[in-house]
Amino acid sequence: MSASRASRSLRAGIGSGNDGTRRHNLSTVLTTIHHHDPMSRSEVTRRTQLNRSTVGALVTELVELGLAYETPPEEQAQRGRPSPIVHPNSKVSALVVNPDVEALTLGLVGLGGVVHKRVRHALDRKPSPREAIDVTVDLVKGMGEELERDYRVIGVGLAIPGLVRNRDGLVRRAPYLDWTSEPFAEHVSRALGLPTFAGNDASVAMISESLYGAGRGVSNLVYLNGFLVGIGGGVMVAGVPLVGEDGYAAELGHTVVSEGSLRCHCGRLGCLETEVNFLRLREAMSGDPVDLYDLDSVLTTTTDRGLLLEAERQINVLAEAIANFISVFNPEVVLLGGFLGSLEAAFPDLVRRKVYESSFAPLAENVRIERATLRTPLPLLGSAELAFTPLLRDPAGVALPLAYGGPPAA
Amino acid sequence: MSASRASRSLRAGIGSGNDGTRRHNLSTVLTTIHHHDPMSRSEVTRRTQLNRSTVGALVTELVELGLAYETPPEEQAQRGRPSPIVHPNSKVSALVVNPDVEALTLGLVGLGGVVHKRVRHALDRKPSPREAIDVTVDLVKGMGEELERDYRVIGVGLAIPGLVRNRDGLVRRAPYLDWTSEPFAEHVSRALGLPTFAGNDASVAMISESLYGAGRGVSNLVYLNGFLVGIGGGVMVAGVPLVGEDGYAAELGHTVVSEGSLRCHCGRLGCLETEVNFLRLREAMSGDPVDLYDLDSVLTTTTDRGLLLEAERQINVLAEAIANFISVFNPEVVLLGGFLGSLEAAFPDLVRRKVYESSFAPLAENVRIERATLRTPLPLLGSAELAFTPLLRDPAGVALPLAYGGPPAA
DNA sequence: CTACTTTTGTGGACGGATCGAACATATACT
DNA sequence: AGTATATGTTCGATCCGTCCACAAAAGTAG
Repeated sequence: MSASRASRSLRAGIGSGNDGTRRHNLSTVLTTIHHHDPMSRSEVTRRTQLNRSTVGALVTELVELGLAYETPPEEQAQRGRPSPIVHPNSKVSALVVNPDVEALTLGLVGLGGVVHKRVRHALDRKPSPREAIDVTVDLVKGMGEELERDYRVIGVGLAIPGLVRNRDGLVRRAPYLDWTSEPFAEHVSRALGLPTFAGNDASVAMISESLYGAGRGVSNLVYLNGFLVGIGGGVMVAGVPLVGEDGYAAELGHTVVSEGSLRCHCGRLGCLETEVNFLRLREAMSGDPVDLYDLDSVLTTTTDRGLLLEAERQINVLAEAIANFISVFNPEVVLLGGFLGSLEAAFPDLVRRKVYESSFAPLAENVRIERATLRTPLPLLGSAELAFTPLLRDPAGVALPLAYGGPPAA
Repeated sequence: MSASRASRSLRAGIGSGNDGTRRHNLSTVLTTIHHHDPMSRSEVTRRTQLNRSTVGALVTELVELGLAYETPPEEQAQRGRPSPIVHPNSKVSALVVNPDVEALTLGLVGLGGVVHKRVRHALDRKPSPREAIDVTVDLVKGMGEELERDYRVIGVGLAIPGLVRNRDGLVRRAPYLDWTSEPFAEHVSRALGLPTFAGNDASVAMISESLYGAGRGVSNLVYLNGFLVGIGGGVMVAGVPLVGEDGYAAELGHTVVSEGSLRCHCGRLGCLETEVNFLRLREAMSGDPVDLYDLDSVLTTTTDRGLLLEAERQINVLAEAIANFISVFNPEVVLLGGFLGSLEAAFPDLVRRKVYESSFAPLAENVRIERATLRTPLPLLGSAELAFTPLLRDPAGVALPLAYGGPPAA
């Protein structure tokens, strides 16, 4: 054993004892099987670098806690005694809620990243916090009986299109919903009777990509997602999501780029998200307006001069912004999602060339620019991760419900 | 004990055993006394949240390792048995080298942040890597006998004005020294026969401020230093210095600001460090050119219209850049050093007002903007920290020299 | 000056955690 | 069928921090 549990922090932390060791190892095993679902016990042993005996004991404890189970070994073309497969118990789940301008999406995600359910509730106008909660409670009630019978819901993860204070889930400002200082997480928590955690939608999507998408195994990652309105950002720094002091960090869409002239809803001139913008792209097209998900085919086949010029303008601005993020973060990968991913897919060489031209050369030489891979489950998995975190950190310390008991009696 | 050793990483790490616990606790105690030198044993007990007995054993081990010693209690107006003071052994030291355009500075820094020696060797022109090493070796030889007799040098920390690959200390690009892809750390290591670590000068200065200066206790910190030429940046993210994939992160001086027109040495237009620039400030003055350290008094007393206009222009640009960094990092504090600190000191209200005006309001509302406090020992302490890190992480695992044996025989 | 209170150092017993070795088991290969 | 290999299982050894009882050293009150 040469494991180093020492954090990378320069500052002194606090001491630790045997129970801390146990917690750490239990957490390590549960997290490992959660992020790589079908995995043999021997593989767990190799990954954790723990002793066979120890892993045996840890898995046994996780099974007793109802967090994992073992299945008979798969057929394998390998000598030696087969090792049972350790699975996380996907019935242990998190509710996921993503209120947005056009719709409220609700999901149920189990350990292992299994999306049990996903409901998209279309909205005719942007919801108030009250309405968002009502819709959420209705949707949960709709799946209520099954929820109580079959799943053990440990918490709620919210993905919010705006600034979210991570300490308590206050929505400090969500411009497109027009919410200001709404204690949304607190109200959701009360309405559903579950511990609730909230994050910015793009940051949460970055976590999804990092765990299950194009960002697997990448420790230093810059993620940009082009939504219908606005651009969201998420950053992974040394394997840790960047949150900042209050949780407001990685607002990459609200960095001023050099060629800005339009006023952003945040009050400033020339924000990235005002200059690089799906709606402006759509306005540049002649013909019927396209959907965000149809952009790929349109961009690759179009001969619309106006659209092509606007796309190129936006790519130039985007490249400049990316170059700045590269100077700031020195990432291994820059991941583009949403309509930014469509731009990258349609003009891959142009995007890369412009980024390299706009960069301080030595910084950009090893950066990979790629398209994000996840589509609809995008915010789901990452926000579920928010709700799973306490359990993953201390599997034996979190009281696990036998079943979801429904909202508290009124 | 409710210590959580779990890292904040979402990804699964590796397991840990009893030896890991011991290492962690030994590290915790040594780091604690290193960063808060005079500290009683009972205070260590409180801080680490370990048991009295355990701290006793740990301190004993550190003393046996020659890393700490205890002194009789100070007089205290407090009841109860007095607790001995635990000190880090400041004879355990790191050599620090900071090659720059005008001078090469060498220092000897002991545990506890004690600056034993500091030599500034003026240079008539920017040094080549070869010359920098020769000067360094000469200076070390100059203090050689005493070094061997009185100190136990465990390593070398380099502060470099440029891009440094943290993996191996390669100086990828140092524009003002005109070094490109120089394996400087490796050569220094061979020349002095000591393990050598290198970092960017501003990032290292950020570490100094964070441990001993205006950034004490701040976990999320953006630091900007205005050098004679250029602007360096350093960022603390959740208590961990931002390094990026290769160590090139936090090049905040090389982010493009919106009003740029001059070409930067990095090849781009409108970099922060070309727009906000000490030399341009000096050119705007009538009269004799001032030194970087005289700027404070000049700025506060001047009535020079050209200088005031230029200062205001630079503050406007700086504020815009800071606003972007706030959007990206959501820091608790923004620290300004060098001539940027002088600007802040001379025009505190203007700086703050412009930053707040340029920011996405909710993000800036809690940010403190302050001047950095450390002057000459600035890069020294932080680069020493680089060299101390292995020891602080694993106090029992690093072979400690009885004395510095001098450069290897030629 | 003395007895009391408070705080801290010290040493041994204890429980908990991982490890390593020996043994058992299950598979592939020959 | 026998052998080699890989892994699960069991149990004792080892290490670590904690807890407890006691000693030590200071201030405080009378």
